[in-house]
Amino acid sequence: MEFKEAKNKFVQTWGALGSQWGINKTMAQIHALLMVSHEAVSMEDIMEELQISRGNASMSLRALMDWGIVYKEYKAGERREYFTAEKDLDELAVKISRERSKREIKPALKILKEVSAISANSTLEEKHFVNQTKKLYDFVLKADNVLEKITEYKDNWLAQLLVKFVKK
Amino acid sequence: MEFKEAKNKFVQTWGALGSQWGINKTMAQIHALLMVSHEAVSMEDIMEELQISRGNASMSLRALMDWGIVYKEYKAGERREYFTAEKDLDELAVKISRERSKREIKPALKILKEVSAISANSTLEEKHFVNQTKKLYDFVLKADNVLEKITEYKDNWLAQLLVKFVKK
DNA sequence: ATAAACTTTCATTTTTTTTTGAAACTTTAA
DNA sequence: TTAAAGTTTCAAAAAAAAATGAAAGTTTAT
Repeated sequence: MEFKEAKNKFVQTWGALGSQWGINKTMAQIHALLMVSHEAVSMEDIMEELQISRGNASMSLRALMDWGIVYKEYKAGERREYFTAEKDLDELAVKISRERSKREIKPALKILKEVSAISANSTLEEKHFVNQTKKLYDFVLKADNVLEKITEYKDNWLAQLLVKFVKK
Repeated sequence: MEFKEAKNKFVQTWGALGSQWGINKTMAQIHALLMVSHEAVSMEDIMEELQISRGNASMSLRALMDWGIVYKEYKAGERREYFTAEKDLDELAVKISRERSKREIKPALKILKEVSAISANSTLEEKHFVNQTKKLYDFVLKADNVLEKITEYKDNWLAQLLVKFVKK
């Protein structure tokens, strides 16, 4: 396998994976492309390499920047904007965790709290509902806290975590 | 808010969340419904409550059973099949982790290994590619190992993990 | 002030994913 | 065995998500 083929395979795979994880294909592909580029890439080049439209490129880049995992760069004396990806993997994981917590976990917690707060006076069915949703609330809250803690350790949290688990 | 409303809100929310996590809406809704039901539910009832077709119900239930988070139950003297969800949340998390590892992480690792194995003799660009994909391989492998370890502890791994992190 | 170089927006189209429903299949009991 | 009660399958339809591209908007240099 030579370079171009490998690069393409990587970008495609990452794209497919992304769409299973709630990030859309193009976003994941652009991110993949930037991750393995040794220098900043222009929108023009991204469009060219991934064969996507200008609009798509623009919106996907915006979304990636909103996630905080892609940055804009200006080259001295050039009008055109260039893009780079967060390449530090710990940092990347931290940013993705934070963003998903904010977008998905926090709203879910809110709903869980609400629905588990109904007064379950009458039936067994209602009691079970309240019980189960309360448990779920606690569980999700705990999981979210773990994520948050992890993001505080930043550097190399994953290695540390692995060591802890293997030792135990 | 009364029971029916709360239940509906929960099912809808869980459904929406599911689709952000790679499980489709109906699957997540059925799972939610079963989670908060105090007794096994028939396919007929699921169709009725979620207003979905028989085909959809059948396929979604099959998928949930493949994931190992919904079970079939037979009631003595009855032809009809009933369904229950895994209600233990630790167990649920374990099963979901295992399944996602198998379906998504393992195949991704395979590709990463492949593409990082090209001989990067010539350009800086190629060297950067190999370097970055190798790092990614290590990172994903480590993350997958952590998941695996966690699933070995089973009961209450989340609480333990949280304690460790808070203490430190 | 203006025009060139570039980016963003968003209504429309395309693609992908999900759902339907009717036919085929399976199981059980009489 | 057969018919009733139930389940599964899968081609087609519907819905949802993503991508396009042209027009509108910005910015910069002159």
